[in-house]
Amino acid sequence: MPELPEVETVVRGLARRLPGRRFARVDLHRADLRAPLPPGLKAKLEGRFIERIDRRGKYILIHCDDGGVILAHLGMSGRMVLHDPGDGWRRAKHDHVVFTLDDGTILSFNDARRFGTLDHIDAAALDDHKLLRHMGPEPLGNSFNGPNLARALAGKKTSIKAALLDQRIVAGLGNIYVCESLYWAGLSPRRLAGTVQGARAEALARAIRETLRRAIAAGGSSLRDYVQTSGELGYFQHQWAVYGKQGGTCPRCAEAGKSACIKRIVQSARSTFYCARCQR
DNA sequence: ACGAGAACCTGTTTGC
DNA sequence: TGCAAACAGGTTCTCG
Repeated sequence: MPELPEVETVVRGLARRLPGRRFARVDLHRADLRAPLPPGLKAKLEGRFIERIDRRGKYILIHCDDGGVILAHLGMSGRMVLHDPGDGWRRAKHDHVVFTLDDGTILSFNDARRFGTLDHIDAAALDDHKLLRHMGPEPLGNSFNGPNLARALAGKKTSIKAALLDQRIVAGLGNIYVCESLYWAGLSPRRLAGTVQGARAEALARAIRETLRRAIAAGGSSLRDYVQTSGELGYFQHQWAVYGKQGGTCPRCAEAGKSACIKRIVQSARSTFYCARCQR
């Protein structure tokens, strides 16, 4: 489920419901997530008011009134699920941490594969946190542009596909949006990362921003209650140009009346989809 | 130091 | 239909 646009959608959903509420009760049902839950989490949270919800890369940040911050990562299968007060909620399979708010709303952190993480730290230490310290720029932020991306890629011998999955280069991209961004930038996923300079880096930075912006718009407009529901994929899946479409025809080739062009290859043990004609 | 691949864990889809 | 293999949106560790 979660790359940057999905996490952003979750954050927006939480931001509509959580601020101003208080954690009445926190229940830890399973502590062995990707990293162990921080000691004393329950005591640190119960009674605290929630001030605001932020995002950094794929991390969800829940700020509390005592300066404490919950840091949550959804991994591959994690979800934040909200239940209205009095809707007969019962703990579901893989509900590892359950937050009960003062108005009876239930927020559950559910993660079948347990690749997700939850941590709790002081807001003052946020930038130094080991999970955030080396994270690259926000792709929708001001410091992300062609020249800065080119600098980050300079000298890199790995493929551009692998480089964009590296959260130190740019924050928040995952397998789907890397494939989609490379398609719109017209760059082959096999291209050496270090060769993406100048106009190519400019095109890639623009493609990344545009792809994410469109995905957030699709998730945000169509999944108003995203965090309350099953955590299914958002509607942007219907706008994928190449991801999951091996054997098909990409939008540009289809427009030009050309034959099937989309290939699937495996790079660093993960599927890559691309147009063999448009991407160089 | 860097890059590729394995490992982590469970659920769903695909293929015989 | 049944069972096994392949695959899944992420990150981190190990090995060469």
